[in-house]
Amino acid sequence: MLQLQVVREETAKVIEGLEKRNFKDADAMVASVIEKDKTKRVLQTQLQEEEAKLNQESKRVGELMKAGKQDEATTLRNQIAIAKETVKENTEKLKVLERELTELLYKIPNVPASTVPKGKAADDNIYEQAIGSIPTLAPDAMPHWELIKKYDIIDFDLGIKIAGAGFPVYKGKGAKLQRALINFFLSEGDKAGYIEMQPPIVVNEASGYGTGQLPDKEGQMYFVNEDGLYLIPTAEVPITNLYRDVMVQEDQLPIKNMGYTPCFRREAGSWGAHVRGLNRLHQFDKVEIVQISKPENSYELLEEMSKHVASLLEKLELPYRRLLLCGGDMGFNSAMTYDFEVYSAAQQRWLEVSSVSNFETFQANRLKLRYKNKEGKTQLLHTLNGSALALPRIVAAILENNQTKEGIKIPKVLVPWTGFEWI
RNA sequence: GGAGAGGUGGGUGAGUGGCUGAAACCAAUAGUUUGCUAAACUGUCGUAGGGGUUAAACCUUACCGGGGGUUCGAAUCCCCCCCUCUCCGCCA
Repeated sequence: MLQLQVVREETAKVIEGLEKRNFKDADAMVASVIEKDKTKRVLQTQLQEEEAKLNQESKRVGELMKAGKQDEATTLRNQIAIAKETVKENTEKLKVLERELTELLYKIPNVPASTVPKGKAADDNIYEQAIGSIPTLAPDAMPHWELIKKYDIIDFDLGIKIAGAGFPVYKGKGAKLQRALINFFLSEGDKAGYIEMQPPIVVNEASGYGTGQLPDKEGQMYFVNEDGLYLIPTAEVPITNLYRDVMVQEDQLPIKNMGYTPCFRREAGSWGAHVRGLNRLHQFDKVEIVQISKPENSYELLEEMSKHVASLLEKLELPYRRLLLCGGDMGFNSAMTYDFEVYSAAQQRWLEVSSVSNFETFQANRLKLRYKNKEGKTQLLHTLNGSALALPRIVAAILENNQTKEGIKIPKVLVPWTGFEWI
């Protein structure tokens, strides 16, 4: 959620930023926030004066009683009773205004960083030079959904039987490959200084609001009605929420956490032609990296995280490219996002495997995640996160790109973790 | 699932109707002393708002888990809810 103060004081900049992400009615939306805020403040000032008077008079009643002036005290008490009615009414009005104001703010996405390009959709993203060589496959090369059948390593039908579409069962070497990737990613993260966390994979409502999945993406999360819990769509949610309502000591910054979790996504309405096999699932595994930083160096850390992701892809010997998302393609909460895509040679498609974002204070504002700076002033921190990495599409690319007549060759870095070189 | 205890500032923790936005201690911070480090001493120090100021000063409101209520006045009394802990039961 944007800070009200920022909307109020840097209105033009906010509108300009929102237009960059093609947010419709940016102008009107911001205008209504400002107007409502103004109305609220007028009422608030008035109410506070009334309350101040009331407080004084109450004190006076006590003094009069102590002095034994019962009659005066009673008269004053009756006066107070009348004034209280107005205060009560205005308190109600103020509450309504505050609620409306928050609801408006919830609907406004983050303001993109100045370097984020304007744009509507994927075409307007800035694609950087691809790194790594795209393999030339034999004419009879198979897409991964055929390979997994041929080698019997992932079974979609079994998943359908016990859960439903989008819940694959990994078998034998398929399961071991999953475990190897998770271990590899965690071990690399560890070397890069990230503290591993194993959080719950369900979260409460407050956590959903904290990182901004709620109310924006209500229908995209699985919900356990009985207990009011959401299955996490990403480890970002529990890990970032570890720091909800926290006042961080300055010398602990930046905080670097990571976690492996399964991720659950309903993907309501997004099932289509391009989602065969592992391309889109309801449940998948991911290692997520999270950083919490002082405002002044969050963009440095974004680059650092991006480099970490790139190094993983290079070690896995997968051809990839980085892109800077344009305003229109960025997530609701983000101020700047890099996506990483891997080339999956049999599908001849680029697949998104990581998204690294700086949220600036957008999440911290809701989370009340702050620190005291050197001047002793309390300040919101910046939150960042990135996938490092999401497994299924990595698996798809490894299977497709490394297929040979002899079988599928496992990337060298993974062999210590898989215990085998070929599938 | 049953019974009990409890939720107070960055932390520990005192506080049962007005003198309490809250003792004390710790942490933090500024300074004094000491050759350095350490220690000691002194000062400052909750959060979010509103008004006000060039900026301060200053004035003011709300907040002691959340929501209602009683009262002229509530951290303190009453009701509901949430959460945590302990014991019993069940159990990986």
